[in-house]
Amino acid sequence: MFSPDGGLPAAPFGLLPDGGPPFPRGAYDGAAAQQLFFPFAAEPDGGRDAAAARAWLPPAAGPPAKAEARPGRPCRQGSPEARAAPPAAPCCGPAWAAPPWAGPAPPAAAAAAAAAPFPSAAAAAPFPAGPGHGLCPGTLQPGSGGLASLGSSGSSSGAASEGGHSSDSGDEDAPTSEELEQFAKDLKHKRIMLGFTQADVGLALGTLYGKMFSQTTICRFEALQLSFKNMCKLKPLLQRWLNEAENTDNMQEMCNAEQVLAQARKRKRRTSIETNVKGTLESFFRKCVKPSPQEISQIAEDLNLDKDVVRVWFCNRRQKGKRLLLPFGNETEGVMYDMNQSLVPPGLPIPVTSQGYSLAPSPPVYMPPFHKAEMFPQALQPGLSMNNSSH
DNA sequence: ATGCATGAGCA
DNA sequence: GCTCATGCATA
Repeated sequence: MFSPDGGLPAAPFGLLPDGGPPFPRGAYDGAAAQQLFFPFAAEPDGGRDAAAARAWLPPAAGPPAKAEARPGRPCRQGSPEARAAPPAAPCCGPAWAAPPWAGPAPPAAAAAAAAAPFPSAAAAAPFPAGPGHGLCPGTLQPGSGGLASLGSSGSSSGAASEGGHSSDSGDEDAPTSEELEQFAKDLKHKRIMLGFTQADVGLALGTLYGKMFSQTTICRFEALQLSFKNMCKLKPLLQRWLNEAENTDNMQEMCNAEQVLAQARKRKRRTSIETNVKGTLESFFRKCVKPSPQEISQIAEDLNLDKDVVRVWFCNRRQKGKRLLLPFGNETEGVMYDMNQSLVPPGLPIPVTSQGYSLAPSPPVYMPPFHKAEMFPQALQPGLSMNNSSH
């Protein structure tokens, strides 16, 4: 019947064909009970969300100054003077501007944005927090946010501190998704005009505000691939950078790449999962976005993958799923993906992310309950090329 | 630009 | 063990 790898039922990625409500109700604030067809045991994952605000990176620890060739880049390597911006609390917990998919959002805000290096944020939980996506069978998660965890936060950590303001104005306070989107475009455009690379910007943030970011993060910001909360947090910094960049000629200093701090820490070699294997994983994911440890082990065994690789793959896949359903982009407005619901609203336009990833794959495939055996067909082709080996 | 990995914070 | 933020490494 259904073999994961074999003809992949191009089902919505990660979307469970559950007959549930087709639409994402407003951000799913409520309980999105999720019915799953999977045999997997439901894992009551508490919907928690972690605010994973991490500690500020030490000024010195930065990405290896890997500069890309850039035409006329205004800045050059300079002295490694360190920036001394004191680490500040990460900001923001702005609320959504009340996009259709999101519930009403309180304008919270970090007004300080522009002022302090790190605007403090509002801890307000704008969104229905909800991480815990109930994924597998039977999990009921109240408040699952389809969005990338926006409101989730809950936490402590870096996230916000407090705040909440009420402003409406826009930018610094509680940017709306439109504003963020516009800003991202602006940033990209101006950055390019000014001759900076994404890496330069990330570096400059470190120089200017003490918190360095990688090219990846800047890239994702511009592509609106970060969670709303994350976008809000970074926006003030980038906004400031942009202002500086536009009005300063000393940008060089901002771009001083620190000496490559060799992050000597050995990082596991990146595993390269073969396409077909990836397809199989996708199939499993469609059936269950959050397999239990046992299931992970089983999958790993069947695919000849390391259990951790499989676990991480699922984690990343879930994260990607959320990211992909970004609210940004009016095009996808209203279309939200909720890990709990895992379904694509029928009839809605196929959401396509900036990466062109189509969220609405194919006709929903009904997945009847099946036995574990069906879940793990033996015909799994173990194909994997782990460059990794040791290390 | 994006896939896989790491780590903090949390439950 | 998960989410989330973030980054190295790579396509």
